[in-house]
Formats: sequence, structure tokens, C-alpha cells
Amino acid sequence: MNATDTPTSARRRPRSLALALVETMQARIRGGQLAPGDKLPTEGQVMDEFGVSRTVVREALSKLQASGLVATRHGVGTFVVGPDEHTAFRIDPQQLETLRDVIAVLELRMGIETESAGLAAQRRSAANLAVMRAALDDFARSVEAGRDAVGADVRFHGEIARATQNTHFTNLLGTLGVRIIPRARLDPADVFDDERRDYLRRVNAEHESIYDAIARGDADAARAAMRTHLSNSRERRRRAADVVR
Amino acid sequence: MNATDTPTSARRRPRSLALALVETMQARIRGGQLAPGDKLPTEGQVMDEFGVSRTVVREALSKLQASGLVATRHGVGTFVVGPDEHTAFRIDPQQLETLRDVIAVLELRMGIETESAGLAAQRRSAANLAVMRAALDDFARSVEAGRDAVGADVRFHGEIARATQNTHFTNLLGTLGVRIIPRARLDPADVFDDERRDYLRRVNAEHESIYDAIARGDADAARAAMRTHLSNSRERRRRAADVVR
DNA sequence: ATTCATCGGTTGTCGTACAACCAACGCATT
DNA sequence: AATGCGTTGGTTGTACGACAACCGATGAAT
Repeated sequence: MNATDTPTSARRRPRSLALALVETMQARIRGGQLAPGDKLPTEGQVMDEFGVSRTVVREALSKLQASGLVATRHGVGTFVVGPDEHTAFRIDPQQLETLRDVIAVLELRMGIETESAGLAAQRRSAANLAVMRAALDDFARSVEAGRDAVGADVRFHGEIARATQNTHFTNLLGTLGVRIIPRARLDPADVFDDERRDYLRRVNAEHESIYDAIARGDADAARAAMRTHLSNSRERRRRAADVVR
Repeated sequence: MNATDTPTSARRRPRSLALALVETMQARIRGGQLAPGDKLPTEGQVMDEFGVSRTVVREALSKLQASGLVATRHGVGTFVVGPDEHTAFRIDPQQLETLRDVIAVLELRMGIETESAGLAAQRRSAANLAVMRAALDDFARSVEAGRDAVGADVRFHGEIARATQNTHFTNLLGTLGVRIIPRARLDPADVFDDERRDYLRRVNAEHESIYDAIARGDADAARAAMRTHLSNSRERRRRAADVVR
């Protein structure tokens, strides 16, 4: 019944060897150690350097290929392709398994949403404000009724992004918000209703102070409020994971 | 000596079996024969159906995974993911034509990079710091020599992202940083060398204060310094555009 | 009835071997 | 000596077989 130790890697516990390799190589490429046009080490060399089988190496290279960072030519080698190509940003669903992964995405969200809140405070329209108000009311109603409040939560955050009048915020939040929230619903599912309600009331209070700052156009306050909200969310999630453990 | 026809596949000539399999499966998913949430055939079944080895099957599945169409769960199987969940974040090159577009991306960067700087202050390694230092020195040298300083600029910002130890920051910045910086080189190209050098010295000073904050582990100061840096960049760009106009 | 161990099925990793391919070198021919 | 061509070494693509890790469910023991 011991699944505590994996002798392979002392540092972390990657979801898979291939994924770990992908991250390392990505870093190595973006870090400039491998310029566009350069030839990557051969599969054999990578095997030796990381002590993994060729299967893993090929799996990693395959993913890098698919993401457009490198291109492979049969019988020649693998080369770094110019980054000015159509490189898109996306998160592999497999990179959301562990708590560490979820927190990593949350950190990214923290950056995006704090800025989002600040801009929203400066630019929100009356209509934006109305949608936020409605979302918060719906949230409170759902909490008291014991219903699911995730929808209202998403609407509130989404409307803040929309209030920036900058579609990039909306798009980016959309791409990673969908995969983050559902897990929040699963994690605290075990706790009793009382605890859960208390938890959600606190969330609601934080939402309200964000709303207030945006409503009165105070960008700094909005950023601060959003930061504490997401920071608290992170801690809550951490504790929830501890309970499970 | 006829290479015109390949009897295996009338339509195309995929360079590898794995790629052929990828196309087939993509068609099968997009065609609706496999709905989101459905479980794909097991690797063994695919082997039998197409008469290929497991190596090829796994290679194909790996590519499908990387492109976000499917997700695999160890010991369970591979499943089709909903089209909403594999939406990647990308910015159309067309959306970078006007100044307003560039500023919109800059605002997004502001959110990401301020957070990045804060985390970097808490987590940077000695190696990270060394790379930043080297980039800044290179930057200063380039400025005084009248050379191009964009490379050093990119390296500095990139290393801050890397210092967060969170690959999402690195990747996201990588996808939009490349398309943003080059424009900065083009815009102020008209101004004279004196002005240009003065401009770059100011940038360098801002970089230094970011570096200082990160070096001494002051997260709040790092965030603030990054914010003023990018905010100033925005204003500078605005003025540059005015000159052109 | 609940809990725990076991089992079958599936994916993850490993090792080896051979085929296909490409680039460069060396040999033979001119 | 210059040139054309086969050969060779290195690299990626594919195949096969084996075992480990993992998950879900089934059945047994308390």
C-alpha cells in the first residue's frame, strides 16, 4: 500500500516521464539554449542524458512537434522551428491532475484577473455593472438555497473580463477558466452543508468588495480585492486537498 | 520509376503510418462517429483494425493528445474531449495592425508580467538571477554601441517568467511576446540616434529597478516596478505613434 | 452491510531489432 | 585530376515482446 516514493525522480513527481521531458525541452528552447534552426540532440543522446527509454523520448518529441515548436526530418534529426509561426497557447488536460498543477494555473489567473479588475474599474459600462450585480445576487440566492453556485461565479468573473473592453482577457480567461472551476465543485463535495455554506459566504463577501471597487472606479482597490480573493481561493483549495489526504 | 501512385491510399500520401492514423481518427471524431466524452477503442483494438504496431498507435494518440482532441487516463482509456475545452488561446496577426491592438496585448502582458515579477522575486534561483544580470549587461552594451537591444530585452523578460518556476508564464509570454517586441523596434526606427539612445537608457533604468526588487526578494516592489515599466512602455509607444502620424 | 483484497483490462515504460532515409565520404571511372 | 556513383555511418520510423502502474469492479471476509 505504499505509493509514497518513486525512486525515479527525487525532485518532483511528474505525471509522466514524457511530460516532464516536454517541459524541460520547452524551457531549453524558450531559454535560448536552442535557437531556431538548431538541431536538437539525437534521440539516443537524450536517452542517455535523462536516463529514459527511447519510447519516452519519442513521445516527448511527438508532443513538441504537435505544438509546433520543433520539426523532425526522417533520417536527419529534429530541429527547432521559428517561433514566429502560429504557436498557440493551450494547457494539456494532463497537466491538471495534481494539486500543484491546478495552483500553477491559478497563479496565472491571478495575474490576468487582477489586471482585469483594475481595467474593469476604469472602463466598465453600466450594463457590465448590472450583469455583475445580477450574478452576485444569483450567487447569494444559490448559496442560501444550497444549490450549485458555480454558474454565477463564472458569470461574475467573466463579466469583469468583459468589462475591460479588451477581448484578449475574455478569451484567455475562457480557455483556462472552464477547466479550473469544475474541480472546485468536486473538491469540497465531501464537507457538510454547514461548512460549505460558510465557505461560500466568505467567497461572496470577497466578490462584493471586488464589485464595490469596480463600481466606484477605484482601480487600485479592485486589483487588491481581486488579489486577496484569488489568494484566499488558493489557500482554500490547498486546505481542501489536505482534508482529502 | 513511377512515384505517382501509392496503392495504399488513393487520396494522399502521409509520410508516416502514425500521421495517416491521426488523420483517420481526426476524421472519425470530427465526423461525429465519436462524440465528446466517448471512449476511443483501446490501443489493442486499433492495432488489430489497422494492422499496425502499438508503437504507431501510441504515436498517433500522442499527437491527438497534443492537439487537444483527446485525453488519456492511465489505466482507463482515451476519451474525446469537448470542443469547448480544447480551445487554444491565440492572437490573429491581423489583430495587431493598429495601435489600439498592440496596446490591447500590452495590457494583457501587464497582467501576466506583473504577477510574473512578483513570483520571480519569491522563487528566483541564483541561476535565474545570473541570466537576468547578463541580459541587462548585454542590453546596456548594445545601447551604447548603437546595436539592436531587442534580443537582450526579450531574454530579460523571458528569464523573469522562467524564474516563476511556472511553465505557463513562460509559454504564454512566449506566444505573444515575440509578436509584440519586433514592432517596438520598427516604430521608433525613424527617430535619431540620440533620442533613441536616451529612450533605451530609460528602459534600462526601469529594468534595473525590476532586477533589484527581484534580487532582494521583494515581491510587492517587483510587481510595482514591472507595472511602471510596462505602463511607461505603453506611453512611449503612444507617443511614437503620434510622431508618425 | 461494510471493508478489504483480488483480478482483469488498459495505459505507461522499457529494450531490442530492423527498415527507411539522408548526408557525406571514398572509390572507381573518365 | 575531376567527376560520377556506390557505400557507409548516423538518425529517425516501425515492429515485437515484456513488465510495471493504474483503475474499476467483482467477490470474499469480517
